[in-house]
Amino acid sequence: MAIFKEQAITASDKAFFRLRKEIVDGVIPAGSKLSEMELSTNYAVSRAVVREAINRLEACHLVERKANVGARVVSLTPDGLIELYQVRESLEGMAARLAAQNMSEEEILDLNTLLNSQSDEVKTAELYYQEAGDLDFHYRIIQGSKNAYLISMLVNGLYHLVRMYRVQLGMAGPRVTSAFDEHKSIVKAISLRDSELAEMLMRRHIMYSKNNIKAKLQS
Amino acid sequence: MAIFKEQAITASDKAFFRLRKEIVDGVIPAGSKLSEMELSTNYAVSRAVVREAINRLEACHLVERKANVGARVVSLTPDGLIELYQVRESLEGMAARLAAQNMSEEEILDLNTLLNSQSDEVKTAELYYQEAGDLDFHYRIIQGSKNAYLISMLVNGLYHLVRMYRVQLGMAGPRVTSAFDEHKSIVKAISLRDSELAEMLMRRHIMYSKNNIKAKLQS
DNA sequence: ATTTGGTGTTTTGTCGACAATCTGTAATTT
DNA sequence: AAATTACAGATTGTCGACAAAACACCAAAT
Repeated sequence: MAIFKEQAITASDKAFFRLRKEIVDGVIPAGSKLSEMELSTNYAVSRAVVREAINRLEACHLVERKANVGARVVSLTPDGLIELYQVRESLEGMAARLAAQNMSEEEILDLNTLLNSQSDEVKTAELYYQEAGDLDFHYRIIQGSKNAYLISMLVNGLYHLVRMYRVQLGMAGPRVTSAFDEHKSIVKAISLRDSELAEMLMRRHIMYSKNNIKAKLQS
Repeated sequence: MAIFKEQAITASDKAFFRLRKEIVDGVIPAGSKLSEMELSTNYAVSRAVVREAINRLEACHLVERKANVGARVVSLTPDGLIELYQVRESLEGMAARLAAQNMSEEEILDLNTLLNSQSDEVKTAELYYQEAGDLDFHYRIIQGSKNAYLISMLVNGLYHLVRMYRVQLGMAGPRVTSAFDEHKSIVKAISLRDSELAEMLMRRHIMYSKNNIKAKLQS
């Protein structure tokens, strides 16, 4: 899979990762209040580490905090989803552009083999492709941009929000094969080092994805 | 001026604002270590609030922290500057696109009057335009996008880094009048609700700005 | 001379307690 | 009865102290 692995060293890290997972997976419902005391007893750690975890979650836009009042998990709204995808379109478009310029030949080769292996999975209709495969694809292109800000904003910031929307809206739907074709053309543009085209295709890809999930939201 | 005003309520807020200002202005040099104890005695406040302030600075990419070691102010590098402007190009380009779609007629009118007043200043050669005026212009377009993520990322996140580069590289240089013309054409595109063009012009504007500051960096 | 190991100091991470602020309820006033 | 104020409870913000990890220095060995 070669997917990334962030390891926790301090207790705050562990609390942060756990809390983030529970929010993304909907174990802690969207819009619900986060009590520092309750969480600290729950996780068996001090309030200080819970506070630090919540602060980090706030930086990821996963919780909102008001001074002297407390923190709430963000609530999922159609507007929020659209705004999120607008930022994704902008940022990942740029990532594709930079990836076409900066990825090594070896990385591009790996990306092609990844795509081929996913092609088999699509044919045999193993549709868990959606989450894992799609994430892996986008993740590699983001890394390929070699831009630290871009990588940080997307990987540490927005992607968990994207996943939160996907998980809690139950995105296991279709759009697997069409998205796969789009992935293929993006990789082709990157292979040709056509940064202009790569950005444009990536932006369209994300726009399609937005329309797809938006339609599902209204149904 | 109508520029934004963020007000501090908690002690952590005050520490955060103060520390951020001292970092951006170079009072605390780039690359230097941030001792929690030293800062807490210095600011006459507990270590906990300094820690929280530092955590927030880390989320803004103004300091880097390593577990069990400590935090350092980021150091300014040519690569970092380029990467920063790549993200700006992407994000502010999208902001201009959305502003062309979402700004109210009144906001567009205000933007035009702002530009006219700055035109007078440019003619009379009051060149403090650069910092204040340029910031005000970009700030209004970002707000005009009406996209909460975009606004937060740029205003709370990247802009202080941009200012840090500008201040510490001593950017009082030329490029005032040419940048002003670019601003004018962007506003015109927004007035015509031409989102495509607005994005394109904004991206070019930021590219020019990047080349300008990059040239200054190498001299 | 370089490396290795140990020891002491300094800095960060974590904790529990206290202070300040907010929220909801109930009593009081008009 | 409606609005306002006072109070009680609970939650967050801040603090100082303790625990654990990293760093610096010196000694010893190869």
